Amino acid sequence: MLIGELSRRTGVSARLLRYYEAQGLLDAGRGTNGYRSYDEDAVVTVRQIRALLGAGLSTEVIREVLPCVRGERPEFEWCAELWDVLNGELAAMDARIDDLRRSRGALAGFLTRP
Amino acid sequence: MLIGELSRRTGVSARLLRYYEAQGLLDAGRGTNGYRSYDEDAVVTVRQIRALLGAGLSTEVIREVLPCVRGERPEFEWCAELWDVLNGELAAMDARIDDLRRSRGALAGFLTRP
DNA sequence: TTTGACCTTGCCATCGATGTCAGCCCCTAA
DNA sequence: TTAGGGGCTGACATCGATGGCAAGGTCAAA
Repeated sequence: MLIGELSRRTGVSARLLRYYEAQGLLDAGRGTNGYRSYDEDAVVTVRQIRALLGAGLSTEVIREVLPCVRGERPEFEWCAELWDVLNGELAAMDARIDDLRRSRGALAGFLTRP
Repeated sequence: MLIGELSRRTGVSARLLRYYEAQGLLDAGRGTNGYRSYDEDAVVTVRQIRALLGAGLSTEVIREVLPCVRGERPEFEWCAELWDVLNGELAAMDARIDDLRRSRGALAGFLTRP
């Protein structure tokens, strides 16, 4: 399918689909004219990308994680790398949550102290 | 005092002090030469700005909040506006924390599900 | 008087996902 | 053949706190 259809079917702008490709997240064939052509799997891939972005991962991290998520690696070495990466992200998120909570506490202090 | 001294005494770069002034957070007189001149209060103000920034507020919000924090308004109307603003910020922070927690949960799903 | 430290303004860069626009190519239906 | 709807690339803008640099003015000490 062409980029317009993929955009319509995923709700992601064509601009972003090209961006994901530039970031190495999404593959696209090319027609005899230069048009990108996507197969059905692309719809799934785009949804996975959106989910991972929504989970707060950067495109850089997603680029590492995606081949594992898509099951493109031999089963037995699955997860090892992925697990490390995601665990690192989880730790970073926990840190961010803690920071936010500390900030929230500091801010609440401005409200109650005076 | 000149900007360099204020910078040294607060640990905030001169570049940032000028930025805070441009954002309407920090007042400075001007000497006969164009040099900025600060009074002692500036040290306190800068610390307050840093504390509020550290609490996650934007310079825009701080601009609204600061006159209240500095007690430059009549006592009886104190807090009303400030309270609203800070409470809005607290709610926004709670929302951000919730988002992060949801994201964290989604991410953890990628780890445990397979 | 010269040197050197300090000040001024103004502009550019950062980071990352995303929007938007210009200029041009391709294809199909009327 | 033409109009219109795709698609292509490349470039620029956004947001916000901050860093950094350049060109030039000011002042004090040597």
